Amino acid sequence: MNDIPKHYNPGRIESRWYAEWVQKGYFRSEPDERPPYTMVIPPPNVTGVLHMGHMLNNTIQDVLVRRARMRGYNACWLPGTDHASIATEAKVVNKLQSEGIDKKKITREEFLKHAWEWKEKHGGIILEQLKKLGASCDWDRTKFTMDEDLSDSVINVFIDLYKKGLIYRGVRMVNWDPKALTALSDEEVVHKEVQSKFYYVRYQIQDTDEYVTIATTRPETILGDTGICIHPEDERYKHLIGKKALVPLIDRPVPFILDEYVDREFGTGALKVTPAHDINDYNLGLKHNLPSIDIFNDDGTLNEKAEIFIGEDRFAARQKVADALEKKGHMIRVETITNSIGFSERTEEVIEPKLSLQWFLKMDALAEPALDVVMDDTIRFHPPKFKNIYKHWMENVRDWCISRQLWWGHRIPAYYLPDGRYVVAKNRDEALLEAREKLDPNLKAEDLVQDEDVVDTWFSSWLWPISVFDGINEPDNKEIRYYYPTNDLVTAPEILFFWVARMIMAGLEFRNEIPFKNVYLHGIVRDKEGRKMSKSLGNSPDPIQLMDNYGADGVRVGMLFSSPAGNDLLFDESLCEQGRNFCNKIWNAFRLTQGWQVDHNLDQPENAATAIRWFESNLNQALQTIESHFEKYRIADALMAVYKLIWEDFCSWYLEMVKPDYQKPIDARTYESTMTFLNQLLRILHPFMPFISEEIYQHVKGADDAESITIAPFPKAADFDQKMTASFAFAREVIMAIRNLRQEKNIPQKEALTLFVKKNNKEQPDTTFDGIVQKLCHINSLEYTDHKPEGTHALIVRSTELLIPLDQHVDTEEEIRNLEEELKYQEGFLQKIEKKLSNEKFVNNAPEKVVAMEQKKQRDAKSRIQVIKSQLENLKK
RNA sequence: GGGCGCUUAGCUCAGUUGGUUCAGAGCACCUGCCUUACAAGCAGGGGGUCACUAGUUCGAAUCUAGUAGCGCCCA
Repeated sequence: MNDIPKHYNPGRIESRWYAEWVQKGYFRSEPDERPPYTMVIPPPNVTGVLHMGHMLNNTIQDVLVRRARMRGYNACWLPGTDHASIATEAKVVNKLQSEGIDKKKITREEFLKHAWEWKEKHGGIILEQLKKLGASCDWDRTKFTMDEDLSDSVINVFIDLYKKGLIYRGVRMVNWDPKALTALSDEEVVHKEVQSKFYYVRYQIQDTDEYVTIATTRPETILGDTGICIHPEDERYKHLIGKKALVPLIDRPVPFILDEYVDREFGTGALKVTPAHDINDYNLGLKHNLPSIDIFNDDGTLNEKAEIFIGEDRFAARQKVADALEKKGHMIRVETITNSIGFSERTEEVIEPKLSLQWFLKMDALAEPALDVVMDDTIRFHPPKFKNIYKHWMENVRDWCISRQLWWGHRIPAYYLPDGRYVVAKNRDEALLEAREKLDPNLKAEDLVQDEDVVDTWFSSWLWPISVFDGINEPDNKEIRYYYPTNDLVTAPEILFFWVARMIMAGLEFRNEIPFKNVYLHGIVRDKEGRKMSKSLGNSPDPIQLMDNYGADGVRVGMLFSSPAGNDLLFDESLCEQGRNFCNKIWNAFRLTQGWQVDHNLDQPENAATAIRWFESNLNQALQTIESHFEKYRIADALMAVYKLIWEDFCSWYLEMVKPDYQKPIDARTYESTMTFLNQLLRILHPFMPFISEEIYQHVKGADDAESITIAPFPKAADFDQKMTASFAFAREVIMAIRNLRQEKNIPQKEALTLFVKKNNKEQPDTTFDGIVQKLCHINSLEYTDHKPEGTHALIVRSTELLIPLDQHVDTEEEIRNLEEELKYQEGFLQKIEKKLSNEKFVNNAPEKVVAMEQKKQRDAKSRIQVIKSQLENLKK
């Protein structure tokens, strides 16, 4: 028929169109008089590779931004990457190690040179991969968190907050990663339940032969014990008040303290207190003035303060201490318990609580307004259930430890004098000026030493929506004024606090304005058993391979199909297959229309005219549904509505209605209308499936249409003819009833049928779709009648009887059985309604509308019952 | 231990302020078709005590309380 291939082949088409779009600059954005639609990408790790989570995240963003672009907004989707301090530094350290280079033996400058080389080599791979997905970012605006202007923003903000008194330096218990040798924020620590040993150790009471037994999971920390805590009302230990216990192995005398913090039921009810190595003990120590003895080096080995086993790793030391306790008879017994241990999210190392001098950002004042704008829906979360979670966190927020003992990142702009005092300034020159003025007029530049640490990566990401438009350094520039606040942010709930909350704080603090209006939170991509996708499980498909197999359009659809907002997505490759099949369906609908011969002399058949009027109404109705889904950020539902509109309404119904007989030509008017519909459907589809929609659009677009679908206007929902859609709904029931009959009676489609239609209850026939019923059901004669002709089989649709002569196929007995069953159901139904209507309370209390509805149901049921009864009478004659 | 949320068809999920034949969708499943756009397809079909219990109400998947199971966050 034509030379269009039977199967859609996405490969070449996709890469060709993407190159074309970029070359024509369709994704470029510059401020102009149109309203802006702005979105910043959640920057992926610069050295990362695309995983399924990115696929979902960026597919959703692309749907939103493409739709906005087609709706006439000046759409700007700004891409970029994050320097990911700890992850990237870990990778570089490992790489250097494999080359025999030890980070400790090279200078900061040398290390950074290696790190930048690594970044140049691996950086941006992920952005290239996003292009394959079809992401319509403005690539000319690509940013990196360590670009010069973004770095300046970070430093300026640090100085600003320091001057406002919000940044301070202090000793705190931090989460220490002994492998990465850095502090971590609470959010970077993952707690896991693990099997541990619970050691029962006896401590001698000083100057007596008595002992007290204490249970601990970390016997090595007894070397840092400075007290023993008991409950003030614990009768078992009352006699010990005022005495001292001797720490085993080192015989350090430590006092007993009383505190209700102790759980008398847990362990032995006596608690060893190690203020330097446990957050709760630290607080107890503060309260009771116990000294802190830090027995660990930064790398987790014991230091000289431990007195014994100096230089041993903490885990080796644990065993050695246990052995020594055993040997000296101090070990009473060992149990197994399950407890929660913190691990570093990045290095998987067991976190060591450690006292350390760090930089902190005060959170209270920043958190308060950031909470308000979410609670009052100035910023809307989708789905809104995350408001609660956000609230809980914001009300219990703790100061943010922003320093990291790393080199890769933004170096803290604090400069120390030889005596330890310091100034915070933009650079060494300014620091010197300030230090001379305030601290010591004789100071020389070389006396100043800059802080060795960098700030937490999130301390740059929280500025992202501002800093990408240079709104920190140049608060009044044209771009920030045009693009900020951004419209939508699409991200995962797991970084709601790390990132989203802090961006809101930064927006309000530095621009006095929210950073975005809507936050769409999508779930985590899991495998179909619900497990998180991970490298170690090997359960994550390679996104690039998936796109090669199913096409980017197919994978996009597959991702979106089962991703209602906020729910985790149980990814199944068969969903991509479904997406690919959808492409093929659309492709073949197009193929069908291209096979038609258009005859300009042909009149338009009535059926086609009716079909066109119906589809027009149906299209507008569907558009309204789709718009409402988008407004509620129900992207999966919007896609499903598009899927059904195209597959069922357009392909299965409309095309079958207008399709000319085999090898017959089509009239020009019907052909034009069909092409117009297809054109509109492709536009509606485009945000979801950019490639196939462009490919076909190029064949069906008219002379006045935009040269690319990416910039073609998105169809607007118009009012629709409800009478038309209602007529069709009835015709559809008729068609399905007849098809069902054919199937049951095994009557092939080729065999033409005769149809008599008997309207009951004085209903007027609606003949709008009669011709179409004839066409789709292969009916050669349709007549209205007021009696049942001999030898016809009766079908009932609503209260209309469809009477079909069947000759050999008629089975009266069966028909009677079916009717009696239907009668029973209808009578039961009627009874239920009449019971309701005879209930005075219902009639009095229910809204009028509801009562009227029930009355209508009653009338309908009654008339149906009448029809069935009269049919039964006929049959039984 | 504290907080939040979930439980609807075999699976994944919709179901807005309680009321339309409200019990839905997609997939899966079953039956019949290689019918001339598409077997990556067409046509038809079955399937749920809305976790359980009690209550509020004329009326409950929807509201309240309790029970069971599951998940997430925090400690």
